[in-house]
Amino acid sequence: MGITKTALFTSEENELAIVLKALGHPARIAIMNYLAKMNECICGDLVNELPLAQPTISQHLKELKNAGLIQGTIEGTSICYCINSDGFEKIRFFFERFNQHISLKKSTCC
Amino acid sequence: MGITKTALFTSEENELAIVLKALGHPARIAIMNYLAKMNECICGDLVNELPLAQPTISQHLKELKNAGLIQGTIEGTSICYCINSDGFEKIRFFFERFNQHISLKKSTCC
DNA sequence: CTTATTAATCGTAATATTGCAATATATAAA
DNA sequence: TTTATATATTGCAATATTACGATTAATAAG
Repeated sequence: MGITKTALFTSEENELAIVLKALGHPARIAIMNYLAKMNECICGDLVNELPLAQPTISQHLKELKNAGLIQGTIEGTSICYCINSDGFEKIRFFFERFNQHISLKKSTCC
Repeated sequence: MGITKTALFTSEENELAIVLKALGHPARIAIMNYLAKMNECICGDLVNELPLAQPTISQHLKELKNAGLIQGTIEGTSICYCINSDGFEKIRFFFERFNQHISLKKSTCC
């Protein structure tokens, strides 16, 4: 039905899914990589950098912001975006949970 | 248009997005958490554990498998699933890229 | 061979996402 | 005030995702 049964899962599962879903698009990965490299940027920089129209990039920025992965500060007519650690904090423990499985490299599997 | 312009991004960005998108759903987070706890399971275990129908869970397992996050081995009439490290390897470097930004805690932002 | 058991696939309805043109908003400069 | 600059919002078309009933496939047990 296209609708995710959010109410049937824990808030931890849902919050985690929101952050990871926000990262689940190549344009948003590209934005995060660009921010990691440049430290900060404005929407216009990304419009020049990525092969997408301005409204599309603005929309992706909004999703990343809602997920707590970036933050924006108004600077004159432009908005300065940079990385927000909040989103990464949410997914940290999740990935740490798999470290032992990753290091074992399939040896525990049936 | 609902269609992601995959051709316009790098293969690294696209592959990363596929794995993270696969994790961007509470049911699939729940499946991964269950696997991390139990080490291995069959589809039927998840049908008992999660509030979703068998075809839905089978579909989620397929997506996780395609993303390289789990693997399945046939065992009689059932299929034993466990964690696949391949998917996690793909996203490891991406998150390491943000470690310094996370530790700085917003101090680098405009 | 027949019957369970287990899981995948098919078909379909409901909803979400993606992308952009057009427009709106907000600030800065002239 | 007018104009330019920068970004957000709206509306919409195309496509993707989610969920599940019905069915199929494949192995095991009797």
